[in-house]
Amino acid sequence: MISDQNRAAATIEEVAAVAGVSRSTVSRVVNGSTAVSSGALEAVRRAIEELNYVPNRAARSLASRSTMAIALVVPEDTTRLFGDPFFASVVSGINARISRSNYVLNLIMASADPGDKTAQYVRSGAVDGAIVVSHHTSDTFIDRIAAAVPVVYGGRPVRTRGGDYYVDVDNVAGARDATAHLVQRGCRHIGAILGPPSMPAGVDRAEGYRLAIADAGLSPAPVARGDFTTESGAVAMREILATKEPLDALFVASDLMARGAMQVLGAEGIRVPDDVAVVGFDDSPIALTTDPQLTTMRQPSFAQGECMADVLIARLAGQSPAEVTILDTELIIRGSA
Amino acid sequence: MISDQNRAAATIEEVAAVAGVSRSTVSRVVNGSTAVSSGALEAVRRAIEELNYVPNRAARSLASRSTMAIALVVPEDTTRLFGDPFFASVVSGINARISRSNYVLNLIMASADPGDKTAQYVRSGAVDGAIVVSHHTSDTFIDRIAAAVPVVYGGRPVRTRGGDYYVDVDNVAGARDATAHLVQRGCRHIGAILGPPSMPAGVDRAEGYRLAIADAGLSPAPVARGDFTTESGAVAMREILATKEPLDALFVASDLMARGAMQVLGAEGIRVPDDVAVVGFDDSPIALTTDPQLTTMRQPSFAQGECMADVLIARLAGQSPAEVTILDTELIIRGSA
DNA sequence: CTGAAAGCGCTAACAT
DNA sequence: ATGTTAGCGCTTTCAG
Repeated sequence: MISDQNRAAATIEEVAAVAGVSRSTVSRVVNGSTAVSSGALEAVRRAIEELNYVPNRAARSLASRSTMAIALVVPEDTTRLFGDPFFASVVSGINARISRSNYVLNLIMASADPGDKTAQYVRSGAVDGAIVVSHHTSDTFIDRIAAAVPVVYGGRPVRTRGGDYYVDVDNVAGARDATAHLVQRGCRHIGAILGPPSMPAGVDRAEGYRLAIADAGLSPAPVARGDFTTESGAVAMREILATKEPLDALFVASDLMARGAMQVLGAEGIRVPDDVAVVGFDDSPIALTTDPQLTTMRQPSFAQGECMADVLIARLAGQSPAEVTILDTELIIRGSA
Repeated sequence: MISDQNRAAATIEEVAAVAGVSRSTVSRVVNGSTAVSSGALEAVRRAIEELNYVPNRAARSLASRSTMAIALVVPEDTTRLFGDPFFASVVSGINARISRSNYVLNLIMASADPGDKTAQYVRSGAVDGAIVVSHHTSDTFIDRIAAAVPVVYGGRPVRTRGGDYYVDVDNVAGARDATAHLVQRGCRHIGAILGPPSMPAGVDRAEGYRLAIADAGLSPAPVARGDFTTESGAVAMREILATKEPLDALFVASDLMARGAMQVLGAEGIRVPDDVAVVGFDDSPIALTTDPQLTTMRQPSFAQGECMADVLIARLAGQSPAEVTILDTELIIRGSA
């Protein structure tokens, strides 16, 4: 077996010996201190190269009280994490920003956390800070994490106490604009499939829808709720159709739900957009797979991820970034409305 | 701000003081040693509770030379990691097994690794071992990881030196059986869309296909290659059709590629399975979304993940699990063949 | 610019 | 059963 696993890793002491300097000097060059003579610097570099030296993280973090690691906590089961394209782009954005920094990213899947392992991990000093995406009301362990290290949330946290840092998209304005597009199109009976009231995104998009309806002076049309998944969208659609009330347009609070709704519409022989125009929210990849393609509100997920990482890194650097950042959405007009 | 971030975390020393015992005794109860009197045990427990004590990971790992952490390194970009359902279930399986252990899992996305951060991380003693899924020929940093800690691979590693631990599915037998199913169906002109020769799964499934064709004494039919993605399947399908050679069945080395192929077939007005029978590989969720639903070879991805974690944990515990584990596949017959 | 010395918080022999 | 004593490998004053 071609392996170094037996040979113990080189220590700073050994590097110092080979370079003919003290531990401190080695530490200085490793940490990029300028106060090192070029001679010493060169000798140390050679020794590091020769011994294939990598500083021991535990020792370093013990002495410096910093880990240069950031946790990305996802309180979702793997099905959800991997099933929803939204996570893919948020995580990409976070990862992209962290890659450009000196931090490493630890993705932690913390759906059902029996022994409170995730919180324990964070509280044990394993990371300097945490990014939390998809925060649910029931996730109490997040509070314990937030009590231990700086946290940045994706989306407005469930219960905002002062001092919470988060990056969100303008869900109210987005939903309002999306619905307004339906109004401009000449629709008069604009129903909605909204998200869960337990999630801020659900609440805010519902608010935006209501504002737009009020703006237009329209009378109420049937509304149902889902949980952002395709299946729940289909169920909600059937509920709405069952009311038999007039309907010529639909604002749907997520693309996944819009897909579910359109499947039901199609099965019922109701044409989109001729009979019912539909506009979704997210501009996820699946918006391109519906027939017709989905008109939807684009959410800058990748940018949101990058921004979250940015804010956390700034906080860890002792800076004072804005507590809340709101990103704009953009209406993408395709075939469905 | 309701926070403990200012208040320094309690140390073992403080717990010992409150409990009226020595550091060692506290350490013993934390680590579950039996040699502690029930009185001391109770006192320590109370002190831990009171001070909300969580052992410092860095200190612990420095002293014990073990981190109780396992890295899951995925040498893929996020698009691929989140786009391919195969990863979702492998990761689920790994996560499930690790959750049941005392280890924590660190998912590390290591697509383009500029500064060799991932290898450095592992070599810095941050984890006790690593699980590597999706190993490409070009991923040389994996070698540096394997030189530093025990590694278990998902799928046969690109270059097997002795001493490599891996968990794979029986790709040769699977592809052979899948193709044999086509033969049994009465097909005589069985083409194939195979995977990339740079990946063992690509090579092995190609081998299985060839064996089945030989078994049946069939003459060669058109073959093309993709890279396991939907798009590449579509491209390969067009290549095959362009040959104008007779074709009544197709073995496709991944469900994603099969989907791409079926889209092209549909666009050309070629009926599945009447004109061309199609069998895929993976039994990913998308096999249920094609029309007709895809007949495919089920790969036990979740079990594979669990097994990989299992093998690594055994190695870390000083046991000697089997170096290679091969899991069986199972033909799932649906509408496409 | 460089070295010596003192820990960081914990585990692990070694005594008792 | 429990306390004492050394470190683990590194950063960080503090002298010089």
